Amino acid sequence: MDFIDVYKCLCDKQRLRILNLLKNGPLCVCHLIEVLDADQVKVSKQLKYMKALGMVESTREANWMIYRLPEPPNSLVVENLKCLQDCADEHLCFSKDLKKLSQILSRIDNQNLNCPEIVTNSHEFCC
Amino acid sequence: MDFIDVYKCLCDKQRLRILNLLKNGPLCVCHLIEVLDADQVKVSKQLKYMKALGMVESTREANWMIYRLPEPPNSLVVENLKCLQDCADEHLCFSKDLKKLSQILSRIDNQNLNCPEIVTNSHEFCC
DNA sequence: TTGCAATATACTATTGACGGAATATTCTGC
DNA sequence: GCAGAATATTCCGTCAATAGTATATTGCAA
Repeated sequence: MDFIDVYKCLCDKQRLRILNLLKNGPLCVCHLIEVLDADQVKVSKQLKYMKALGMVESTREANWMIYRLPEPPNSLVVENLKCLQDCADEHLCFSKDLKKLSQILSRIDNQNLNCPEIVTNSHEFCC
Repeated sequence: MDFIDVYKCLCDKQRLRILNLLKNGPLCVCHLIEVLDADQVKVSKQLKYMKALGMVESTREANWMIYRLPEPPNSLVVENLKCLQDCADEHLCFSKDLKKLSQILSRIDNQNLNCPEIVTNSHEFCC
């Protein structure tokens, strides 16, 4: 993965928000859509673009596609996502997204809704 | 200056190389062109684009336009330029550029060629 | 004022990314 | 096999960024 590819991925707000959400663990598309409150087709296209850049990976689990950051983590990506978190005060949406995600994930834990097997305990949120 | 604007600037190799060169102090366009071995018009357009994003500033000194990173430095930019330096082994061009620049600047110091008054002693190179 | 050096702009064509709408694919459960 | 859920793809129009070529602007020096 190339510097330029990383920055090409980071230079769009929705992609930044997606990376921010994936930072704590894999997620299926439906969660991303719900947190971002975004159009399914748009998110799917962004994910395809990000995958082409090598910024995310995906695996299928039954009906669901699980997206994750590649292992081992790219240090440039990690550093920039940290910056996002540090600047949370100026850019509220990123922390709001994480809060919303944690609510969704706990709802799943509690009620066992129709959702894929995600290792939800890898999601530790700062807020 | 916005996160997205920063990344929009970073996602092009020539712009990255320009920022890398400006990191140690202001430079006139002719030095950038010489180090990058690039077309004058292209560099001028890139600088205009970067200026519109708020990533560089410029002042005229006689015939020369001096470009610099804005003060105070943007921490996101600083961090990413540091990463560039840390990954010098994988991305040789950035350290090569700095080496080439230091040669040009010392040539000016020694021979007093037709070049603008740049505070060359603010340029401390790692290599 | 003329000429030259340094830099910027205008014009045009091309490419890449994005949005919207419709449709296709893949898997599951019946 | 069929219906439905989750996700992806295709088609098309638009806009932003890039490149190439030509030309304009600015300032200095003679």
